Parts: sequence; structure tokens; C-alpha cells
Amino acid sequence: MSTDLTTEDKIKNAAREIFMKKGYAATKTRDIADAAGINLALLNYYFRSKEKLFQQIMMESLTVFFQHIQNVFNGEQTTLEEKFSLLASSYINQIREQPDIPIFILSELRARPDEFVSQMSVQTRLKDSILFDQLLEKIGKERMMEINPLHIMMNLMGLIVFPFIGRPMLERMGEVDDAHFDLMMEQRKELIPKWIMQMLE
Amino acid sequence: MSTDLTTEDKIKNAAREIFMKKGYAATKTRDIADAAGINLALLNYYFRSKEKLFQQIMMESLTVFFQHIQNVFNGEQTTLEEKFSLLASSYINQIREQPDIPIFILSELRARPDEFVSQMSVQTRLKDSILFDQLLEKIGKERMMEINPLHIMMNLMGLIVFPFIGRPMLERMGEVDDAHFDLMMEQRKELIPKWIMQMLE
DNA sequence: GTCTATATTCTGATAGAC
DNA sequence: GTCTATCAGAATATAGAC
Repeated sequence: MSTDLTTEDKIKNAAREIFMKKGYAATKTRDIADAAGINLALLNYYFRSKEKLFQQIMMESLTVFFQHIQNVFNGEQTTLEEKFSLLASSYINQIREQPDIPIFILSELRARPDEFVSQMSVQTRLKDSILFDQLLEKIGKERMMEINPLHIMMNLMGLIVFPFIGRPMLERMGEVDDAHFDLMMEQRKELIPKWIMQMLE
Repeated sequence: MSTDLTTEDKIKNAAREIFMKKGYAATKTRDIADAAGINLALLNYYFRSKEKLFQQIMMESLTVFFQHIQNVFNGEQTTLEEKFSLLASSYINQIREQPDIPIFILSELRARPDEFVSQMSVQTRLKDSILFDQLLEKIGKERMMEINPLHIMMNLMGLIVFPFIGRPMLERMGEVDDAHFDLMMEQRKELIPKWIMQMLE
């Protein structure tokens, strides 16, 4: 870790790492200060409180995490399958760099149902997206009752995200090591869009 | 809630509910005592500590959650598709009664990587199951490199569990209410086994 | 077994010197 | 801006009466 960072950024980086790994409630401000290599008082000097520091980290995480979605959802040049492919690839890459980000976001979102949802809901409305229109066209009206487009979105997100969330469980059940897990995630970049397209046939 | 329970069970029920909803770190022993309608001292009298109480709840949750898997995995009378169908139906029913159980288990498992995994890994080894054999037969050796059976298990678990974990997000993105969500979960009991079988073609 | 009161430790936040 | 020292409150756990 390079040391030519502002104190504020050192604190934020440490906070992000620990919040992600342990969650809000289990994180102690002293741990953050230690990891950042600064004193506890400085944390409050820069961010006023643990709560405010957390909110900042969380907002940024949400923004980063949903950044791609908006663009991909509304890409005008890409086909349906290309959109699935782009989402799978970019998210698998991103989560690999921050493996705890999905479970972090989802569990903190559960703990605070109303605090951050507005932030997201503005960003991504399925019904207003080009992806949604393409889905409708592909599925066809006669099958719309049976297979709601939201099913497909659940499946897409679940297929991408779940292996990372369930990793400790899956590694035991399947007896896979880290290298093998990485290989499988790489495979899934191509498999997931294929699977989703099969569901639409 | 009937009141003819032992004090120990009253505490355990209250603890289970609050641990599930808020997670270990955010749960206060006083909240459990209040919810159980007893005094704080009694909690320590029966369970010695918050930690020990949690371990007991967690162990039982894991056992319940993985109870079905073992049986379904090794059913000798059921086909592959029937196994997928049984797993989807029973888990969707079970999670509906305790909606927080997946995120609870997965987030606490992340926080304590080594404490409980042994408990699970004993219960469920994919490679030793009849389901695994059936999968191998269906997939065929020539496709085994491309599509590891573990992919299929990840997909099955993800398709079942993710909608509940991602519910706050999905409800916003898709603008669905509770009734609609329930309907979709009901649909998925039939859709998921169908989707998984398609992946194997 | 159950309670009230209390001990003890932990934790977020601040005061004040430099 | 950064630190040391400390406060105030919260939270787990126990002592001891009933």
C-alpha cells in the first residue's frame, strides 16, 4: 500500500476494507484507526462519526456497484445476449477484486431497509430500460404471464453473484480450492449469458 | 405466541428471531431478554453467554437448513429433475417461513469462516451423492470439462436463494409488491427445475 | 429459577496540548 | 492536523436476595 495518500483517504480505505469484511455493527472505530495507521481522534475529526463514515463508504459502494448496470441496460448498440455477456464479465471482474462487496451491500441493506434504497432505485428502473424492451420482444406477449422479465433479472443477478456469496459453503460441498474457484468464475462469463438465453427459448 | 414454553425455549425463540433479523454483532442481549419476556440475568443463567447462545442457534439453523439436502441428494427413487423440483419446493417453502435465514447464515459464515464449516461439510459432500452420479450420467464425460457439476449446483442454489437475499434490491428495480413477490416465488418452484434441466441439454 | 442491583469491560466521541 | 488522555454511555456478565 503506497503511503502518499491523504489522511482522509487512508481512513476511508481502511474503513472500506473493514466494513466490507465484518459489517457495520461488528466494526470498531479503533480497528479502522489502527488499520489506517492513525489515531482514533482523527477519524472523528475527518468524518464526525462512525455512522457518517459508514454512510459515505456505503454510498460510494452502491454507486460503484450499480454504475455499469445503468449503462449496459440502456446500451443502444448491443443485443440482448451482448448485454448479458457484458454484465456477467464486468461484475465477475469487479467482485473478484472486492469479493465481499455483494454480501456487504445486501446484508447492510437488510439492516437498513429505507436508508439507501432511494439511492439505488433512482439509478435503475428495469421497466424504463432498453434491456426490458428487448426482453419483452424476445419473450413475446403470450408468454409474459408465465415468465415475468423480473424472473430473468433475478436469475442473471443470482447466477453472477451467488457463487461469491455462497463461496465458503460451496467450496466445502464441492471440495474446490481457490484456483479452481477462479477458473470456474472465468468460465461463467461465457456460460451465464448462454444459460440465460436458453431460458428465453 | 403460546406461553406454555419453558424459559429456555422462550429465550431461544426470541434469540433466533433477533439474531436472524439483525445479525450477531447488532443483537443486544437485552433485546433478546425483552423479546422473551424474561430478565437479562436468566439469559446468562441458561446459556452462560451471548456467544454460546448464538452458537447453539447457528448450529440448529445449519442443521435445519441442510437437513433436506442430504436426503434429496441421495434419494434412490427420484430422477434428476425430481430432485431439483424437490429442492426448489422445499427450500422456497422453508425460506418463506424464515425469510432471513439465507442471508443470516451466509453473512455470519463470512464473519466466522472456520467455526461452523466443519458442521456443514460433514453433512453434504456433493461427490458422494446419488445426485452427483445422475448429473455425471446426464452431462456425459465429453462435456465435463466445460460444465463442471458444481456449476449446476451453484446455479440451483443461486436460483432458489438469491431472490430472497436480493429482495430489497429487486423489489425496487422491478417495482413489485409483497403479493407479487410471493406469486413469483411460487412460480419458481416449477420454473427452476425446468431451467436447470435446460442447462444440461 | 427468577429477579434487582451492580461490577466490568468495551466503544464512540471529545477536550485540550502541541 | 495530529496526538494523548479521558469522558459518558452502552453492553455483557455476575452477585446475591428471594
